[in-house]
Amino acid sequence: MARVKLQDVAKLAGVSVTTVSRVLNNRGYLSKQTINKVHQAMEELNYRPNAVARQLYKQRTDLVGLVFPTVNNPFFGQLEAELETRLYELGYRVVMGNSQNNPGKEEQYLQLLFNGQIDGLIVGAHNEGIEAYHNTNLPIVSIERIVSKQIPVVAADNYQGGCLATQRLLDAGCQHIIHTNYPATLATPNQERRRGYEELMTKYGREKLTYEISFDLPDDQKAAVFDRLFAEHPECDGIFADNDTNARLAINAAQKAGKRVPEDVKVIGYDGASSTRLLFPDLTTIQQPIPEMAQAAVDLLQKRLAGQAVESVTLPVKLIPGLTG
Amino acid sequence: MARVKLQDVAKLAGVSVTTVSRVLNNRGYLSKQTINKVHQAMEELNYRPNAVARQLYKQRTDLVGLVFPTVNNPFFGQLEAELETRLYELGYRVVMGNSQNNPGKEEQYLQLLFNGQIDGLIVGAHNEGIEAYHNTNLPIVSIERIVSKQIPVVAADNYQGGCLATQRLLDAGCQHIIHTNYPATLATPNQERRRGYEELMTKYGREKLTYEISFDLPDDQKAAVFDRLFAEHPECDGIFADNDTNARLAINAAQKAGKRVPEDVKVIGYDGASSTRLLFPDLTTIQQPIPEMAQAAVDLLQKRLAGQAVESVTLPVKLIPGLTG
DNA sequence: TACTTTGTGTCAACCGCATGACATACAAGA
DNA sequence: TCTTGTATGTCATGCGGTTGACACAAAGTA
Repeated sequence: MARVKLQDVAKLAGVSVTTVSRVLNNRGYLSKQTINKVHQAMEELNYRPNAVARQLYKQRTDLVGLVFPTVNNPFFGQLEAELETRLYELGYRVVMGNSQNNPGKEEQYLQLLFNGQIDGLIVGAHNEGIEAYHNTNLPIVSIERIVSKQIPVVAADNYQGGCLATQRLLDAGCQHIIHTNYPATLATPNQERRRGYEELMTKYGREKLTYEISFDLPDDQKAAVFDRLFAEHPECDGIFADNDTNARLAINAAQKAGKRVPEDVKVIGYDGASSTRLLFPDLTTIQQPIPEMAQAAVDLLQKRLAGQAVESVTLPVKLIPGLTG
Repeated sequence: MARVKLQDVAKLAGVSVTTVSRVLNNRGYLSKQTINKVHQAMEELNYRPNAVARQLYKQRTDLVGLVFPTVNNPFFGQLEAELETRLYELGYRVVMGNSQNNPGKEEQYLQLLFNGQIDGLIVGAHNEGIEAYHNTNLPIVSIERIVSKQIPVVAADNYQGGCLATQRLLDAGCQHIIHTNYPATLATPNQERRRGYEELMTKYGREKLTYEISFDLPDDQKAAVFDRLFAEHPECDGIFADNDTNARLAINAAQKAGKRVPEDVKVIGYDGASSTRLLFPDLTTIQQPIPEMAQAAVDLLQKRLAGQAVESVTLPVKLIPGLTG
């Protein structure tokens, strides 16, 4: 059973292929009668226009790639869901790529763009030194990652977030606040959180200390970092974690070390994704405006696809008070 | 700057288009010299073969659709991440569709299959009455959902899960155990959990009661159901929730109603996804073997794509003891 | 009547690549 | 010398749909 094609429809309807195509694309002059005949024939044959053939001619696939470390994470999960919803409504379908633990993968997804297999790309992955990004006018938008000068970034106000969290811990009387973040070598707006933290610590005359935890580490190794943290710094009475799952690990480690949260150690997380809020509502955290970030990224991508110049966007964050810090 | 195509490469390399195609696809006889010439020309022009043109000829896109309610959920997030990882290694890219709160969407994604835009589909969405599923030999696999007789299902052993959870609550001395599940009208293997619960309750001479909670409900409305539950049944001392987020909501509602967990009410959840375990490690839950389920689904889909007949698969679940029940 | 609008057909080219058929040329081996 | 293998080229066709150019006829309008 070979695929039904335009020809078959045309033959059954007793019209020319061109006419069927006209009906399909609503071009030129058409009588109600032929329109009906054609529709009837399409129905009878259960005709579906071949999308790939159309894509070849149109030079667009209406597919957008999303490349993030992993969708199995409250923040990226929510972000990608929000992105998909919005892109769907604009007529785009979404190709999902999880680049975590596979350095080549991000570049592979980038190739889809050069292949013509996708029209645009939204990236939040953080593999460094991918040459192909350094091209002007690529229809790419990044979220919370700096990939190249030519690519606009959507970010929440990380500096503000760093200040909010640190200030709250200071106000609560914490003397020895430790921060966790990505390795400083990684170019991400995330580092601004660290800057906020460090500036405030300096201003208050406190010693600043950041433990670096790579995002791609397996959970048990991340947990080990926190165990080490409390072993090396038993005086620590405040933790500003760079994301909510790390905050959770910090709390686990603190309790394991015989400390009460928040009495002995206060912990503040980061992200405030919906499923984290649901599962761990007591966590004090800095919430990123995930729906707005998704919207901004989609807006930028649309403009980019239309060939317009765009600027990076920064959105405000919000402190959500909880019981942990 | 029009796209570089085969012709351009051929011209620069001083060979015929056919020869370039031969190099690209490694067909026929080729001298090292021409291979080098061609590669050099491709490099110089930064040539990328057009994927869509290839797809049109090959009649395949190496794209697989994933349609689930939402990726913004610990269970589906992990599942889709596992699926993507495995499919990627087989050379497939993944199109993600979140069908929650949009009944037409699932069918739209199904159309991609008939369009020729994707080669196969893995579905876990639960919109009912989609005609197009009732077609034989479609390259579709479903996970934890019954969509039609012809489509193989990958499921965890829900009956076993229902029994494990109920038995644990009974053993702990609970007298009034309430279960939550999807509406009974929804055809999903999920209903087997209910069967396990009900059979055991009957066997022990207890009254069985299931509160029906649609998955698509917003969280606050789900929470309201649990508030109602404790209002209507203050005697309730055990909850077997059909997923972990509902378990969390049950715990919240219980505490709001002045009950201690687990002293007054014991709560057991379902799913045991990795991020849930991380954020809420104290929750007692029935864990589904998500990686194995993903693997099974991919295996089935591969066979299906190869035109082989396949059988549904059921995998065992595991009780993870925690502090809540 | 002459002109315009409407409705449909034919034909060809194109989107970019793959491939089969066939021809040609040169080398090595029987 | 005749075959066989190696190395390319030309040509045409197909994948399925879109589009422009052009022709032609019928109906409406000036």
